[in-house]
Amino acid sequence: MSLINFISTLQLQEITYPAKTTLLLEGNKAKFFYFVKEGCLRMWLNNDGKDITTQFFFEGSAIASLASFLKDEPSDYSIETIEPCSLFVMTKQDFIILKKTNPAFKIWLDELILERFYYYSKHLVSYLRTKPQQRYLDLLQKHPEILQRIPQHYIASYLGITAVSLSRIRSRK
Amino acid sequence: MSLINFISTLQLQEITYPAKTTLLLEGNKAKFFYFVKEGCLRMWLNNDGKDITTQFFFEGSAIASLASFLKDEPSDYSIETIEPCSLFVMTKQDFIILKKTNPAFKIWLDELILERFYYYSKHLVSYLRTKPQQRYLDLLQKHPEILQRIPQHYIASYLGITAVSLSRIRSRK
DNA sequence: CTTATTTCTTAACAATTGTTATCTTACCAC
DNA sequence: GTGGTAAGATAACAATTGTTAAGAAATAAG
Repeated sequence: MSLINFISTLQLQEITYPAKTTLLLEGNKAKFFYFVKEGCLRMWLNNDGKDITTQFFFEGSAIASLASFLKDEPSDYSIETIEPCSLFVMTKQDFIILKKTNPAFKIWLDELILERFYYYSKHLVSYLRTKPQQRYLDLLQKHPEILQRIPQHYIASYLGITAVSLSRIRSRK
Repeated sequence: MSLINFISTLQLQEITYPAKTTLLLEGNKAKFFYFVKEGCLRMWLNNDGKDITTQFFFEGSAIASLASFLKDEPSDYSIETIEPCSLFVMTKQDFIILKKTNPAFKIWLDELILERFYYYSKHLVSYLRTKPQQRYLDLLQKHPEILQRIPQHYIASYLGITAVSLSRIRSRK
């Protein structure tokens, strides 16, 4: 069952947030699990005052600080809307109940963790395998929507470089 | 229950391998799940003839190409002993049966996937957060055993740099 | 012990990125 | 519209890394 179909069976509350709204701040425990109906968001963390974006989320994806949510620990990451967003919101209580009582949800959750695991694995390998310039070109080819919808300095930190360096790479091409 | 205690209840076959033995070659499907009794191993992948080490494994840890094992797909990684190793070996058949019939094993496996997920997440963030020199110093502080037991060129590729650059970083300190 | 292989270091140069700063452009709020 | 903020481009210089090569040191094999 697709995520969207599954979500629709849960009758979750839908909430709209303006752009640049923080949904979870680094250091706090995650209380909500979100599903993106419309808009895009980013997960990021603070590093000596500079923020580093670790992941982007678009329509159709689930977003939460999984580690914080599953272990009930303070989150290493913040979650913030980039564009105005329309999200389905699941409370932690609902999440815990669903996980225990709904086998389909448990299967879906296990799959999500595994997928996120693959995602990090692939992303990590791209760092070991390629240089920033190649990572940019790969991103351009595989996810052009990111380049079009997301401000460049977020993309730069996602690629592991400065905004200045990304601008240079773009002009070199 | 600790991994070691749990393993001992399974009565797995113990096999000894010499150093530099390949247990799984990139492109093949993982058929075995290993538990390290003695020695150390590495997971690596080929990149245009150069090999990139992605993870080290020591006594007490479980090692397998999880993605390949769980999805029955060709592995993106190779697994190789670094030192002579004494390993407990679980066949895929045993694995599948245990996963279905032994709740404790399923719980342990879910935990392993989650831990591996955390590991990749942390490792990835260290790439976004720090430069090679700092990553080396962090590794030196957190896992000095790696620096002592593992050849430097493996560590270099694990840190995302060349062996030459690692040697330079070490001499700078 | 001797030889061969592997591992590690060092050097020189090219290429890339980081840093700082300035400037232009785009966008939002009033 | 106007002012203010954010985003992006560019330049100059410093610092780091990659590449190639050569040699020393350590390890393994016979």
